[in-house]
Amino acid sequence: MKSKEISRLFDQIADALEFQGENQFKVGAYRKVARTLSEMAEDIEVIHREGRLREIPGVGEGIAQHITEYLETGKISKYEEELKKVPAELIQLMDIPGMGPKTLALANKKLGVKNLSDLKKAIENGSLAGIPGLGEKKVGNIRKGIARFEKVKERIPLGMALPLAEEIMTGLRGKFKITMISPAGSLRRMRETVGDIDILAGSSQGKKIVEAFTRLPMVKETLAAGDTKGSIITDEGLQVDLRVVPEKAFGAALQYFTGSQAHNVKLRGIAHKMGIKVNEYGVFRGEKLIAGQTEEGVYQSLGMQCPPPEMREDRGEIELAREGKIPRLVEIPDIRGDLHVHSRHSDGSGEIEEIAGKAREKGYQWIAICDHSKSARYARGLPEAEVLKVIEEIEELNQRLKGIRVLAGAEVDILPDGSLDFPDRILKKLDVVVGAVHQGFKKNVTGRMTRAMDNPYLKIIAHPTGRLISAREGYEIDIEAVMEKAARTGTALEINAHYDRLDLDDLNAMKAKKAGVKIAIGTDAHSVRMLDYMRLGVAVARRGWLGPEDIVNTWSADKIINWQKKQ
DNA sequence: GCCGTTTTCGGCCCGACTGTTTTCAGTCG
Repeated sequence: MKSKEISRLFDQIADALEFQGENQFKVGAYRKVARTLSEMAEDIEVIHREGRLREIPGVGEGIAQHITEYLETGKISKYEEELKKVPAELIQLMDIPGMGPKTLALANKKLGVKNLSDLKKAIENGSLAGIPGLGEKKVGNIRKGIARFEKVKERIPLGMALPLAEEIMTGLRGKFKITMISPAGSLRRMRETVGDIDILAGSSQGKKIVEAFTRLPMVKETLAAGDTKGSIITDEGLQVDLRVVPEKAFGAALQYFTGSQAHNVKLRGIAHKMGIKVNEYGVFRGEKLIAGQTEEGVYQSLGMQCPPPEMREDRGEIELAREGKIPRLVEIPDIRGDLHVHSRHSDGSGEIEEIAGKAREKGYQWIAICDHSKSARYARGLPEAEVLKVIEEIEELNQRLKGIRVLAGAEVDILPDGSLDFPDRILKKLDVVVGAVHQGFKKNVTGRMTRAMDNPYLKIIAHPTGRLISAREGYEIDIEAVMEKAARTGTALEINAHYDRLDLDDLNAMKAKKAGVKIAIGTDAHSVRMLDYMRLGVAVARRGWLGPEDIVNTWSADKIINWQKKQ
């Protein structure tokens, strides 16, 4: 995507300008457009061709020219100029925690620091600490910052961060009677990965709570500990920030620290024009507090609905909230069943009966067992005769079990020629057929998937892009073409809820809805415990602005079976 | 560099913590 590349260049221009002490709002202008471009669904070349560049928020005359130049010549002269003044190697040093543009400029000007090894030398021989304005402690912090910088700061998956946040909150609740405590930041917005964990508490005992926080068992290092704010590194190397605010300001603080930053900047801009100030202690008209106890109150005071945290990315939700048009998003209680679960018959670990029991416990009405098909040998895929036995087992279980219905499904491989791994005579016996590409990730995946959708038995495409958050980009695929075909054939696309997949992701889920495609959420659980990943899948759907009407999991078992049987 | 139901000029979100200041700058989120 060209918009991603342009976004990267703008970010680097922003870095270079910042280093040179350029006006922070000019820097911000580049950053804002970089962010918009990086998540834009529409093709930038189409926008350019239709003369609509200036309609992109934050794109004015100058930036429009840069974009045009890139699309016509493949480069941006402004970028080349800035890079000549400030080499990339130098810019990169700003990523060191504690090292901002000012400090770096000082080190560069006074000591000629040009790269990481220069910087290390300046620290070791004491010359950095000798610069006026810097001192031993500051240099000590930069030294620690370098250690973290070199460790390749990785973002951690939501599915790992959530339990850790819950553990920390439980630890604090055990020591204090805190009723108001919540995750904030990207964790509360349920982004697929988070860089750190933000936790907010409402209490008058800030200092004590921060102290207790820094003494929790998982704390390896304390970065900061004040009266209202603490910051620690866990033994796994993850940063956790805690803020404590008075109870009467909890709503305002929750709004504030949930972000996103872009959402808040826009919100505060609106408040400003209304003569209102919003900060983490409340909403103020002059000196007078007009809201702050609850988040709803904060938004209400600005004449808006309160958008769910998952929507707060400045993707148009503020405009909707002002018009009172925030959609009803899908919620966990809407989910009647899981559409992608493996049992011990292929590569899962649970007995079907055990899985059904857990599904009932979760309040589901049904659960679809979808073991692998025969070509998926690495996953102990089932030959036809075995599938028939599993179907029989499920029929017998359904006679016996109360309060839950098991659907006999399969995760059928989409083969290199686009055909399915089971013949129609098997497929027609199943309650739900999920198709998936498990091999040949670079071999005409778009063509194979669209051809597979010509088979009327195929109802769901599992993990449609094949990406793994920690490991790989995914298939070479034209996802728009897949969505278009899915809409035409009535095939659903999956949000795979495994924490390392979350595939489709939020933006693709949003795109799918616009294309008229239904979404199926499947945990891809290989053990009973993994059925809990449903909350991650629902989170992605909510981040994609999907409602219960978009999600197949909200249907009854009969409706799903009818869907499968109807060709 | 962008933007306009206050403005085509003069704003642009806002506060905590740290360290080095003797009243505040830099960094971070």
